[in-house]
Amino acid sequence: MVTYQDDGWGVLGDPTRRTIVLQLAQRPQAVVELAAALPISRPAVSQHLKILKDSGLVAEHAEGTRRIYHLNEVGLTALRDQLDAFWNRALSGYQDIIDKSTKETP
Amino acid sequence: MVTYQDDGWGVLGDPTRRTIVLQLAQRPQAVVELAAALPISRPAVSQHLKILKDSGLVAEHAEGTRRIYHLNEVGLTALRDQLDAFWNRALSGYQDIIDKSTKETP
DNA sequence: ATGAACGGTAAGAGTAAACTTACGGATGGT
DNA sequence: ACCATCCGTAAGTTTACTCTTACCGTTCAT
Repeated sequence: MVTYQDDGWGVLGDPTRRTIVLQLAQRPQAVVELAAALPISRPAVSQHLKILKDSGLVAEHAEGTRRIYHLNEVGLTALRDQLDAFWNRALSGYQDIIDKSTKETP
Repeated sequence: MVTYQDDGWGVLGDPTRRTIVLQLAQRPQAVVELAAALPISRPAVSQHLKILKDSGLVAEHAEGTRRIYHLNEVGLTALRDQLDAFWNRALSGYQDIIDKSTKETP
């Protein structure tokens, strides 16, 4: 009863789309490259990319006949903030661990 | 092709389950109470609770005929850590904002 | 100009998730 | 003992997501 458009969770609920995001985190890539790294057809990748683009998580630009997709920082951080808001509410009873993200990545 | 059992995202991908978690964050509640606050039938709530319980996000204990559900801190933080791992990888190109969670909740 | 590579979209099939109603078991009160 | 409340599960329906194949437009090279 709730399309993934309605909330941010659903967009990344699909493991293929998460894989695409992680792929693009390494470097911007064309559709053909993404499809080669995935076990699904190229049109299926295009459909996932459309969803990711519509939700503002990725963007693309043309390079010849290729469309180079890359992450959209604004959309990604916005979604992460949205999820953080959920976690803060969900874990409000356990205040201690909310700040566990003081990870100074050594 | 991926049941929500396979990963943590799917479990909270359903907005009803997120609402249940937020409800339980306020206080432990019986099934009947949760169902009263939701637009779906009581059995549907039971089914969601089963999924949440199987994934370790909630637990319950009996009180007379009632089953009082409450959050499971261990499972919740484990899932949040899992999501954090994704975000760290996805946003690794934007190191600055990864530590934005230095929020000392004023 | 012709052909090839790239990619978006339409149409349709298959599958899984989420809901409902119906039923049965367990506990507690009278 | 009997009835009411609470709740889990089974069965079945509906919805919507994901995928595939097929087709078409665009861009570049020869």
